[in-house]
Amino acid sequence: MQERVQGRIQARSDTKAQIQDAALASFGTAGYDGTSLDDLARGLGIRKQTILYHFVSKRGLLNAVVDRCAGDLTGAMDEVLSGADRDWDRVEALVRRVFRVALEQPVMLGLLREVSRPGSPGAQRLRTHMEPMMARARVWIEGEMAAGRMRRADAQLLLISAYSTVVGVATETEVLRAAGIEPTLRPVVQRRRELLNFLRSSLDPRD
Amino acid sequence: MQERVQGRIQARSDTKAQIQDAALASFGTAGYDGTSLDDLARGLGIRKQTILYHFVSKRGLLNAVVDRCAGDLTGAMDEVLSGADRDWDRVEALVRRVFRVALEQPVMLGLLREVSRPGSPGAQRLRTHMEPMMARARVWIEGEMAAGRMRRADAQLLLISAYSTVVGVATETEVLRAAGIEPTLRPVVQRRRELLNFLRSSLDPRD
DNA sequence: AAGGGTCTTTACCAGTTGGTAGAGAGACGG
DNA sequence: CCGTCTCTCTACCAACTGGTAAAGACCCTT
Repeated sequence: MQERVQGRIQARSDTKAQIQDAALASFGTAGYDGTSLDDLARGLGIRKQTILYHFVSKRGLLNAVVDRCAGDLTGAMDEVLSGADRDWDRVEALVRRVFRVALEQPVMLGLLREVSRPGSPGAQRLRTHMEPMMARARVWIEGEMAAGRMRRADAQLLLISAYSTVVGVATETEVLRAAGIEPTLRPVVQRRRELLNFLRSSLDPRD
Repeated sequence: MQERVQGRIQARSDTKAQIQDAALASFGTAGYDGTSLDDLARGLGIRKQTILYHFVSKRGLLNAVVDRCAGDLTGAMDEVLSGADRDWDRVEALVRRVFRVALEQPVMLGLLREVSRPGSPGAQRLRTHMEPMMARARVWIEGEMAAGRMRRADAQLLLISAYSTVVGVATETEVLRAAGIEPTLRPVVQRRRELLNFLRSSLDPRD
């Protein structure tokens, strides 16, 4: 009301993005049910109805937030998949890239955690993003196996194991914070190393 | 109303315990905010006010549930700590015992997950249970280290790593379920093995 | 200057939330 | 038979929930 007198063209995208940012943080920390649109709006200095104008409903807001995060993630993965790395190097690059995103945007981990719970309103939405990504990865891996560039293994189980490791990092970060320990990079890096070791011993033919 | 005409002495503990069981399940799956006392009561065929009679408030109910679970866990750990196992064997027995409790009462894992989130209403309560337990374990481990029966390592970091592994199992089980995979023992057993390997390589002097 | 589009607001609503007050039912000891 | 204790109920409430309707403010185009 005070400073928003500025030009509308800037404010247009601004407000919407700000709402999304605040929602991401709140959903990730307080949870979906624990987030009220009034509180969210109050925190931004706007009215709840402004939120409902940009995102039709609370559920729509959650979906938008999930979509954006999933977009960030798939975008990062696409970069790697269209890169020069091949065979095992590509797997390693993929893991490192995903962990980098997670580390750079820690709020995303909170949302991932919230939305991973089955029965969560966002679980279904997340699934629609994850499933094609997982299927694609699975096809690629199985192709590599068939071509003899990777050792034979249960690709699906491997992928799920990798996925749950990432979600596990989300949980771990918060457990650490709850234990009063300032979240550092160390445990995350350790998890990444463990995951890479696991994948290497399962897939790398040079092993 | 129909069958509860039976003697009151039985009903007394019965109702309270049933409320606690249902609350444990609901808090663990739908979350604290996602659980309404009305729904909870309806599921039990009683009125919400009956719940509020036995547990003063919703928060009180959560605390009671957390207390009971923490009691189960500390009780199990006490059994091991007063048992015959020594040195490394005791560590292994402890891990196996905790995992056994988690496997036998999977609903507890859901609650643990919900309540591990910092900012969750139950986080504080959980902490009051966990902190003395952790402190006690730490003192013991450091004593063993000083006596040369275990290799020197950062005891606190080790404990937190172990703790977050258990919480990770809670998350993983739900991720698997969300992925459409019937939760089996396998990943849990694998996590236990990984944890034991990690602890052994950190602590066991015979290694 | 006027009309239309975009955005944010005020006003309002029905349903649900956790919680309080108090009555009624049954068991038990006197 | 009566009072008391334990338990569960009905009745009610203020606060808050997500959501609707519509008016006002601002910009751009004509």
